[in-house]
Amino acid sequence: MEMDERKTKILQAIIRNYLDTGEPVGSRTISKDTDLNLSSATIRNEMADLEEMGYIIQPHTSAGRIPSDKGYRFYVDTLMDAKEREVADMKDMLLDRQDKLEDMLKTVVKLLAKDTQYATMITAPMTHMNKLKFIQLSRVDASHLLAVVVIEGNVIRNRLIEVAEEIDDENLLKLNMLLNTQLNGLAMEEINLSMVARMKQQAGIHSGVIGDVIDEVIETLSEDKDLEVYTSGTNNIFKYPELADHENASRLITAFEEKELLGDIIQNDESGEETGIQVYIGGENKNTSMQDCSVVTATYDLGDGMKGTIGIVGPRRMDYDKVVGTLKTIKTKLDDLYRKE
Amino acid sequence: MEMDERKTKILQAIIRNYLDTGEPVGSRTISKDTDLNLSSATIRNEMADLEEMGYIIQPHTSAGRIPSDKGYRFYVDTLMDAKEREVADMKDMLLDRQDKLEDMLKTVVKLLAKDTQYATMITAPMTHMNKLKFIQLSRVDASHLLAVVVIEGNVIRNRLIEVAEEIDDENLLKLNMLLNTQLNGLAMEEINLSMVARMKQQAGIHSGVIGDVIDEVIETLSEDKDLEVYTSGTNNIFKYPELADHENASRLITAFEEKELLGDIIQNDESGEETGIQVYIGGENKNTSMQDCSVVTATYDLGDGMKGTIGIVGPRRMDYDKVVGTLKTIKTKLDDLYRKE
DNA sequence: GTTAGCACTCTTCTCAAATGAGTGCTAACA
DNA sequence: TGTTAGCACTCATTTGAGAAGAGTGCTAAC
Repeated sequence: MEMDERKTKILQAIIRNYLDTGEPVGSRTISKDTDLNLSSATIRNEMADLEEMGYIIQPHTSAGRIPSDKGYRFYVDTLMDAKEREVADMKDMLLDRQDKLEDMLKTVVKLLAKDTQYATMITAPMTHMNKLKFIQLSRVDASHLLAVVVIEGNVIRNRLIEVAEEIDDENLLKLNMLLNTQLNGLAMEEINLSMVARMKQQAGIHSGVIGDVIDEVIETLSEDKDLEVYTSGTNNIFKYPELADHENASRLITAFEEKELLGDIIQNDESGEETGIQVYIGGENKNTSMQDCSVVTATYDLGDGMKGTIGIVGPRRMDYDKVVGTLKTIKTKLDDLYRKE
Repeated sequence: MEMDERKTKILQAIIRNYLDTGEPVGSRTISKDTDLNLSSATIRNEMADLEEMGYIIQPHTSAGRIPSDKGYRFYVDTLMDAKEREVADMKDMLLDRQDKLEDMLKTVVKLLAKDTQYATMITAPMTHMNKLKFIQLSRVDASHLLAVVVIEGNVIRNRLIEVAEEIDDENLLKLNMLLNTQLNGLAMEEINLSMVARMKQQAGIHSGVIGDVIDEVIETLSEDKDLEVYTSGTNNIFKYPELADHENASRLITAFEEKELLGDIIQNDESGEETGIQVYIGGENKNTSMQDCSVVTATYDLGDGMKGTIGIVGPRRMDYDKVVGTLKTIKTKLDDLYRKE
């Protein structure tokens, strides 16, 4: 069977209506809602076809139809009409540029959750590949050194190091010089054991303390900061009855709380290559908690290799147009934010 | 009417049973469960008295009794028998001492949630009153300075400052000296505007940039870091039907997500003065989201004025003995953790 | 003071009937 | 050949009545 224009229109009408109401859609409704001027009987025939083709499903004999995953997919790929949208309160966000990256991300997720009424998440950009810009060791008190590391993209990391014996100013200066000359400009991943060994040798083996300090600094550098994820609007899932039953709600809340579990909703396949936006419908999700949800993700790029992902999680009958539009807008703003500088 | 020993025993039995089952408790059950050797009829008479006195409630005519807030309160104040308990996996936590405070706190809430099966939260210790230990400004690149501040209790705070014109080494050194000599040893709250003005003067007004830098450093210091709260086990509320209806669940999830809202579950009244543990039952909670919950809090003290609060949120029929016992244990361990050093 | 017994209350369960939304199919129509 | 009116049919949902069951309060007797 072929997908002609009329079937397309009917499918679109069914989906639109179902997105609105969340109730199975009957033939009479479609007959009245569309401008096709067809009787419900005709619609019924077409609907039978659409069902046979797998685009819609009848929950039970005497109910209307709801879209299948395949139906949603068709809608998202072909019928959807997502324009960039103004996001309410977006102005507030722009003010946040100079603030800490972390705060900015938190603002974005909140904004998104409020605007879309779905659960949202955002991952902090990965700094793995980034280069070391600056290392500084300073003495805080007799038994503590402070190591501060700045990475390209101006990400700051620090650690307090406990030392058994005091290190004098001269040695501290030497250490700082050594660390900076040896490591500056290197990406985290380029630092290896032999370099560490060489540094220790250059620092002079006379003091075991210095060796320990170097070890600590290196550890700080390579500290695999677990994927930072911020979430918001988790409670929005209660707005959608199909997600709000105990079973589902509990699973989703858990997933959003144990943020590590959210890692795999970022799947980075080739879909949405051009736009940077990807849509996963129901069973298309790898994450088992999300099998009854749809997830829309966008990859943002702050430059300097700092890429992160924004995700929106809602029911299958998510307002895809709105969500994709909003994500496009936000993505654009984020991409521009740092690049303009 | 007076509260005699028999009434007390019966009330205790009712509460114990209700904590277990969550179902209204009938007279026959009590007659069999206690060692009083009384018939159900006698129990019924006593129960009528207890109801009149306000300790128990009858949801409807033909149901058993459930404890009222006053009944729980009596139980917690007089009948409860909370011993310190071993907490499962506690060993893992102890390993975390050397790690970052933040990570330790996260471990504790998780542990607690797993152990108690309630929703848990912990606030990071307040550093308001703490003294400044060390300030360091360093140049990251031509247009950025990095300010690092260490506060007593070894809390580190930092900020990247953008400068319009480069500050040379000499001035940077001067600034560092100035900041440290002027501010070291002061509590955050002791820093006032006139001191800032004097410092700017001493730094030499010839360069507006230096004034700006001082402003930024001061701002970093006084940055009222919003109360940091970590939560865990939010999904546990689904285990208790009386909290798991949409209305309640949504409210609670929201409260736990918007962590600022959790601030007012810490009420610090005189109850539990000696033990540092406080119990709020149902309507005793100020927080409107928690009116159907019981909340148990403990104040921990890491020394150096670093006090924080642990909170456990569950249904009214919370296992108070267990929760209070667990909190006592954890509190003790936390209190000892840093003090021993 | 305690207890057995009984009438009474009120929730919950069950089941059948009524309701109603929506379909599939057939026959007629353009 | 495509469209439509009409009707029988299906099945989830609602409704109401009755039965069951848990538990009480009260009375009278021990």
